[in-house]
Amino acid sequence: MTKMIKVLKGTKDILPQEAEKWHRLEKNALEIFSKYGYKEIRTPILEATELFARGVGDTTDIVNKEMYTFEKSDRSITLRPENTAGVVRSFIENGMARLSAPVKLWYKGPMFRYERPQAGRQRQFHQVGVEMFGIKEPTADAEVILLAVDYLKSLGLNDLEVEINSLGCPNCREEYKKRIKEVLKPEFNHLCEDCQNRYEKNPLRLLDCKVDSCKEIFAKPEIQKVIQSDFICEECAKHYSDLKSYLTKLNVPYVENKLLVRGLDYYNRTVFEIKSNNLGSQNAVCGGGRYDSLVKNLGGEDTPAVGWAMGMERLNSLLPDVEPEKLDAYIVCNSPSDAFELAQELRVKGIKVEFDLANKKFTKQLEKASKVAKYALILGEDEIKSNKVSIKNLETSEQVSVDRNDVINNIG
RNA sequence: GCGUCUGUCGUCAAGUGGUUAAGACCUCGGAUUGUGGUUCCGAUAUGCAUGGGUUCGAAUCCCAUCAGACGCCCCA
Repeated sequence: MTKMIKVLKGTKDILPQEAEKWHRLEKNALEIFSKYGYKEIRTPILEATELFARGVGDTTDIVNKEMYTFEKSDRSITLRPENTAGVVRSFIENGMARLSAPVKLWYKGPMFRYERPQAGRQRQFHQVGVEMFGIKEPTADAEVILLAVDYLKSLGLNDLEVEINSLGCPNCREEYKKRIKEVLKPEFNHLCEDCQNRYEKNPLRLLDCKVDSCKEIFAKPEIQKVIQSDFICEECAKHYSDLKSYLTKLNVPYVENKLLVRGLDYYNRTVFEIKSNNLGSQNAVCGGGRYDSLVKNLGGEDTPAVGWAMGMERLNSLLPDVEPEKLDAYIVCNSPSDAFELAQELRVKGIKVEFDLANKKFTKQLEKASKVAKYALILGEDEIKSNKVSIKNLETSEQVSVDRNDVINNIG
């Protein structure tokens, strides 16, 4: 036997039995997002590598070690690891800054990251996300979070927790980083290897380290004092507290998490995540925040923006399984040409109907009908002669004989 | 990149050194050539992830490789 070719590590087939759940995710996205005025945008899966290096940030793990990058005709090309950079690229390239603000866009589609797969993490996965451009006020942050919660509710997901934080602006954040590094300097040699790396790369990240020895260090009063201090500047603080009061007014429950830091470089001020307790250790279904300098950094007009992305596989695993939908009818007939004819008559009218293409025995056909359909439409020699169809309700076993043109009125 | 655990039919599995590798579901066929879902009968792994080794004898023990699950890092 020739060697089996299997799906690549970290990739998965989405099988027919899961299709209905995916349709639900997609249908609700379209419905809910359009209620808030969002339009769908579809950007290419392939983009110039440089877009992500400049957009996502070349100190991030995503760009440094997780991208699928290859050379083609002297160009470096990358499979998108996320879609904010692509949407921003399109926003700039298509002159959307000239449109009346806000510009509200949503997307869905596959993303690619070369990581070790585990629960809730694949190398090819799907995200659905929104981006809003042109509004610097905290109303935009609030609406975008409200939209996320609304969408999750539409899927029946209620027991999720919204976590928020403010990273401040580049100015006040630098100040905060400096203070963290100062207070941790004497402890540097006692930090774990990961934390020592984070010390230079992203000091904000090392505060929620899970290693016990690090936890002990961070628990020290003088260090806690720095962590808990309100470092953000007045303007940022106002933005943050306005956001919080909007959320309260809108009945969006949230918890503040000072340790919430997103791993992408472009965020400023608001960051948030939505988490579930019913997932593994990868428990965030939604992550997002404000990125006021990204559009400018990628060569566009200075345009404030907020957005988020959700992992569709993670959402999907929280959704209850659904029974596969049955056919409306299955035609039981020994004459394929007559069965074809009846099937097409009904399909034109919107009925879901199949018949046995292999022309098996009557009892086999009926058996199949009972498995896959609500009604069996029996079209035998007698029925064909008299232009009738016998309709059998496969749940109640009731059977009636009706005129062929009347079938549609009897299988509702 | 690191760590832990796991690989027996399409699926779920029993078997943990001794003749032909249980069972269940699914699928297919028959009982049943115009009446299904219940029932009964039958079919379906010369092979236990792959390759070596130990042994009189290996699905079972050892080694390597591969694959998967979970966790770290990071993220959706």
